[in-house]
Amino acid sequence: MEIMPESSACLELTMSIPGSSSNSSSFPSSGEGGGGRYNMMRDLELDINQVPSSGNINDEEISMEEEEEESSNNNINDNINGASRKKLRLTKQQSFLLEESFRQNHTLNPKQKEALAMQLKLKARQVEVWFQNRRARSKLKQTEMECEYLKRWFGSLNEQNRRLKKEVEELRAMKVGPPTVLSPHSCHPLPASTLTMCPHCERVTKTNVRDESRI
DNA sequence: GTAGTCAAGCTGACGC
DNA sequence: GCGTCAGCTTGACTAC
Repeated sequence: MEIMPESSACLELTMSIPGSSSNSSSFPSSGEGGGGRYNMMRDLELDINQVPSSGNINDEEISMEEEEEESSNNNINDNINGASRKKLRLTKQQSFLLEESFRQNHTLNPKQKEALAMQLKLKARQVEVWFQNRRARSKLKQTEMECEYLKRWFGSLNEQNRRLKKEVEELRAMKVGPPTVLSPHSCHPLPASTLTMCPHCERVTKTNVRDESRI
């Protein structure tokens, strides 16, 4: 039961970056193995979500309101130099663009990640983490949906089972005799009373062959 | 106060 | 060895 379509098409992010430098590539998404790798990342986390003073921000993409939101985020993250880490909140615009990218492709290659990170003024690592978490969330959602579906199915099967058991008990109570009628098709003996399933109510109904023949 | 959300940290596995 | 992933955990923040 595959719910989410996996696009095999590669997402191509095109953008124009006036006067962009190569500073984005300086972020080591990984470098050293083991613990050192993450110590470095912890250090780099300190200036998370900081926006360069010389803004190359696209006016069409980020409104005044969002810029305020973004600056408030930066205020929060200016505080990061302390011991406790501060939570980054993505702006509406950032979330929207990330969602759009995710909708097109659930994974990013390094180029796409870099481009998206620059576009969103985030670090490539943040984009990568967002996609990882997003994939996890969609998988969780899908699992929950499947669980709900299976629960409903189990309930209906239970109900059907209950009905059938009841029918069996009713039939046993009737103590119908052994088959005495031959099938006109196969010449095999038929029970005097046969069971048919009502297509409308899905109830098993008893049909007496001899009664039927009288009709 | 606490349960829920979510970005980020961490680890082990995998492919190249 | 490196990059990336899934899975799990942590901690800041929010809504109630």
